[in-house]
Amino acid sequence: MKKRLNKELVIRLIKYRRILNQLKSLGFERVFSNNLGDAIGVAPALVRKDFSLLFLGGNKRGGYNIDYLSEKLDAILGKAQNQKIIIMGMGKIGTALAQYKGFVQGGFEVAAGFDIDVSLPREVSIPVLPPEKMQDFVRENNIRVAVLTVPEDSAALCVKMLKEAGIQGILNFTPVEIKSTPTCFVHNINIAVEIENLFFQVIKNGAPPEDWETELPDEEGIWEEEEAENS
Amino acid sequence: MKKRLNKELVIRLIKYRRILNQLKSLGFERVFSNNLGDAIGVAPALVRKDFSLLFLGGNKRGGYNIDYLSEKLDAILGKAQNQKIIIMGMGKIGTALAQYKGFVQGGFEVAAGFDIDVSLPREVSIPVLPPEKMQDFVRENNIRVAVLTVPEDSAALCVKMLKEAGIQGILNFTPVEIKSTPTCFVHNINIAVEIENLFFQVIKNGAPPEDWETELPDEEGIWEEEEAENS
DNA sequence: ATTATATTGTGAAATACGGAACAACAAATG
DNA sequence: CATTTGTTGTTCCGTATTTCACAATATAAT
Repeated sequence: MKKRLNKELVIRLIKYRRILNQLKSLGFERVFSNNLGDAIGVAPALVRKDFSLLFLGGNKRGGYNIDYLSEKLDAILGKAQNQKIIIMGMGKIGTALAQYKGFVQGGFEVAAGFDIDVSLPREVSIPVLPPEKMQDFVRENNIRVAVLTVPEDSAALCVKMLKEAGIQGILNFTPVEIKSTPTCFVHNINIAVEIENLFFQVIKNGAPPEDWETELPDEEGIWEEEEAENS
Repeated sequence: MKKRLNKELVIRLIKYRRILNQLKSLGFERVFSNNLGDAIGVAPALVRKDFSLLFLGGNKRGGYNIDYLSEKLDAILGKAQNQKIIIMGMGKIGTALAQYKGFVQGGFEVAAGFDIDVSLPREVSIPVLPPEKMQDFVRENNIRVAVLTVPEDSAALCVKMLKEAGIQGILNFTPVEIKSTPTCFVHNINIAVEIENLFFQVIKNGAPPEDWETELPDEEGIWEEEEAENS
């Protein structure tokens, strides 16, 4: 039987590791599934199942050993230490991300930013280069992941350039939906859509999180009755 | 009756509407399920199913009428015009978001930003106020949605304040995982986790440089290729 | 008018995924 | 040592969601 390591699971693993490191630095040695579940917002059973799936064992009464888990997660996820990324588009958001402390804490280093206008004052410590230099930079520094924060109009072209340069992962903040390819994994974050989604959830009443029900225009709907129980 | 609109579906609907508006402004009148599917990165069948579920009909050969779809989606999603939001934490990212053009295009208005340090030069056109004034501001201006861009340490406290002020939706850029409640819907965007995830996908995909060796119990073949996918 | 063709609409199958329940068992207790 | 207790490991189950496959059918072509 083949288990599939789906994207959500990977994200959970990354979050587990985050929490484990925090706990470790606080001097804890053991942790229970419900602690981890609370911390990352999932059910304890799911935590156990995740670990079970990965053959990460705990102690039948003493919970999980933090060092052990942390080590194993590093082995599974890879230690993302001193990984270099670039930022394509040094506008407001790109510049802000260039100084984002979470990158340093996460073991990432922003190696350079690229922008058409190199002369703008940005007060960043990384080099800001023109886009033409991106491809060489990527190859010379063996960059594999890029953050895309250019204006919507330039998005498609930049993606093309990034892919040609050999970039294998893109975090896209552009409103343009970019598709992953076998050689380039893309994650789209569409801030305006997120906000719009929030407003939808909010407007349509008090906003239950996962379980959400909406009434459609009655004229259209011949909805069958279905009373829902709220968890 | 009530039909369950899950979060992913809502997001797709929002994206459909986005695309439809763009097509409309380009002068198109009709659109096919595969066009929309391509545009937002899902299968055509899913597009049809979504519309079918919402009783949005197309033409057996002529595709869907853009104006009609767009209208109906507005009715379902609500026209999010001139909705006001606030930004909690006017650091680099918060300040950048305060000027984010996508908000204006999406019909959102950043009404104010809040930060402990009001005196920093930020070159933004919105008022920047101290956190103590947030609750009054929210009540007086009937704000329902907030963006959270404070340092990790302050996150929990700020969430408490926001919830007490009556905020019903939070877009959280903090690394702290915040849970939704029945009265407050939260969406977490953890940039460092996203980057880490990208690195994992990239490394998994091949050409591992250094220490990346899967030394997991490979007996069963845990890793099965996951097709690249957008979010 | 007839035929061809493209596209929708949808029931059924496939998948994925989390939750609940509970047996197994290590540690604690006395 | 026996008993209690608490936590893991795992199986089963229900359900939500996506894809498949194809019938239905509107439009176009001749």
